[in-house]
Amino acid sequence: MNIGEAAKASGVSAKMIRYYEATGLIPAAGRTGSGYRVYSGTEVQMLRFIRRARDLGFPVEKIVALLALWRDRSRQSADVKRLAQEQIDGLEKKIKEMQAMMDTLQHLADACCGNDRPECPILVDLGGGPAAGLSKSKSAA
Amino acid sequence: MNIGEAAKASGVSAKMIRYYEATGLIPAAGRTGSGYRVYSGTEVQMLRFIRRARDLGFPVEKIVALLALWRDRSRQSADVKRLAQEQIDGLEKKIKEMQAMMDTLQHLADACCGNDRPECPILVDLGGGPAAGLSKSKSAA
DNA sequence: CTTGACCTTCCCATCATGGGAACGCCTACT
DNA sequence: AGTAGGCGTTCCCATGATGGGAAGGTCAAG
Repeated sequence: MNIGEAAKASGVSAKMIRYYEATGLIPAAGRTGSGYRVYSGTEVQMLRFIRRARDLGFPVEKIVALLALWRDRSRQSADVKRLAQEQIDGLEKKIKEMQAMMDTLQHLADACCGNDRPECPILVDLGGGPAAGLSKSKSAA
Repeated sequence: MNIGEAAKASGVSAKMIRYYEATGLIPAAGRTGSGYRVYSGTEVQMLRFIRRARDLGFPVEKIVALLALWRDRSRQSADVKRLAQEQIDGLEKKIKEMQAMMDTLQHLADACCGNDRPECPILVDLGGGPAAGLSKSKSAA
């Protein structure tokens, strides 16, 4: 199987397959006499694993560990679960951050008339915001 | 005011101030005879605007537009509101994506014993997952 | 034997940010 | 006045995962 076929079968682009190989996430594929990479079903399965893990937001660095556990038949499921929980915690943190941004923005947008007048609470917030303190306290030049 | 002081006063690192100048987000600062950048209160205010907008997740590209509206005294608040709404929509989309990832992961993690045994539904999902179809259908070599 | 689709490597860009080197400047203290 | 160390400058590199594209080799079908 060529890299293009492996890409279609795995859902990972040929570009990324080469990248994963270059960075050591996957072992170097075999080559034909003319230099073409060759893939077997096993390797496609590994690529699909990677793809799925990426879809769940795992960074490649963590996928290294996941792949190691996947291959290790004497693994302990606790190790897998811990990695998953770390990922869940990281996602939750980012979601909360973004939710806070969104809430603030929604609040500001709700207060903005959104008409042809220049007055805008959004710009007021951005410009003079909550962290003022540079106007008269110190010499500003 | 030197760049270091402007950085402290605005919450934007000196590194980023130079970057914003290089990319044209902010106009080039004045210079002393020896080449040091000089900042006034007005410029610090602009930097704080940028900082605040970044904290709300706006990409620098959008901040260009926000700054333009901020400076434009004949702006229409509808334009500001539209930018904010786009940002809200983008955040909402990303939050939903991450929430979906998190839900899936939580589901899998809940099903994993997390003990010293190798069996693990998380790895089963990643490895054989929902998109099977390479086992017997086509010649895999 | 040609054509077109595929492969190879290499370089560049993203987006915002930090690290660090090499070197110059400014201030305060001795 | 000299010097130390703290700050400034520019330039290069790295991140993380991905895509784009150029230049050139290969393969299979007509």
